[in-house]
Amino acid sequence: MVVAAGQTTFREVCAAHGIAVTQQRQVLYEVMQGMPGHPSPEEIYAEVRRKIPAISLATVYKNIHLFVESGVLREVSLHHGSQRVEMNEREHHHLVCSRCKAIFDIDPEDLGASGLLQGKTLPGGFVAERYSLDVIGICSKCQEK
Amino acid sequence: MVVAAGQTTFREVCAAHGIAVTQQRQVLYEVMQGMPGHPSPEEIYAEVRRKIPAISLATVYKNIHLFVESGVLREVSLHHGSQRVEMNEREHHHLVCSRCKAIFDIDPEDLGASGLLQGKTLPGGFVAERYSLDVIGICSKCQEK
DNA sequence: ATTTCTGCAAAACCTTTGCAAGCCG
DNA sequence: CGGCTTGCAAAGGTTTTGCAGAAAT
Repeated sequence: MVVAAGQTTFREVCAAHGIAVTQQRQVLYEVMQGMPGHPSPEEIYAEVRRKIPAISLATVYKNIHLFVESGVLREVSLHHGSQRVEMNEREHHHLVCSRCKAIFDIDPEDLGASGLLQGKTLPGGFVAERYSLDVIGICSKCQEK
Repeated sequence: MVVAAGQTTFREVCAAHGIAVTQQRQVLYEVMQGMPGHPSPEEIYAEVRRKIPAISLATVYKNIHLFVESGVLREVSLHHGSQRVEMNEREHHHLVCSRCKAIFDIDPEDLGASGLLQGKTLPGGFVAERYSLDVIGICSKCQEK
């Protein structure tokens, strides 16, 4: 019954987004549903291979892109292409454009996010050093296009 | 007087972190202070080359690492090494370990961050789709070491 | 004098692309 | 069938590494 429910959902997802149903996509989708964390393409590949040994890594990448564009998956981090650093000492947050990957700084007050996390105890013995709030959206330049 | 102030600060920074002062590091530091955004290593390299044409990209990378470890620079995103995706539909945030890069999910209520950004108008005509709050720190496993 | 750093070149990733063969609708 | 998808192999981009010579303390 779990399998039947999963299949139905996946065909619905494909129909809703106008993408074709293939063996590979179906298995990819099911495998990812069983991976609760934040897997990398390689980790997904390794898992999918257990069901489709002949699948190619390129196919995994192509379909991850497709799923992200369709909204089936979300990217945990948007700027994985290359490292970005900053010297800005002032506390601030980021507006990140999901199209062009541009990053704009924004003050906490402009977000209504001042004083966040002060004196919070975190689960699992995690010790916080700082936090970073990214607002993901579309910048004005990309909206024009 | 700007130059003198910069040199003093940089020597102080090096002394404070116990790292050696070199030509390359000094110029790197000054150049980055003049780059307000979120530059990539390549962008920093291009800029530094204008002052030290013979500098190597490897040196830029090595010193960016050193500066990040020393706290002179901050990484804008911690998981740029490889893409990470998630299927988790539930609204949640992330605890990210700066040592081992592990990511843990956490509920907004556990952070006191529910209802953030609701009905906010952002500057520059930026249209928000979603937001992502990363708490950066050290996980319990890495604390043990 | 010793330790650390630099520059070079090669290697090690991670991701994308082009293309012929195959599958979906 | 016609178009989209797959697998392969090659290429592209980013980052790391090993090492000999140079610089720093």
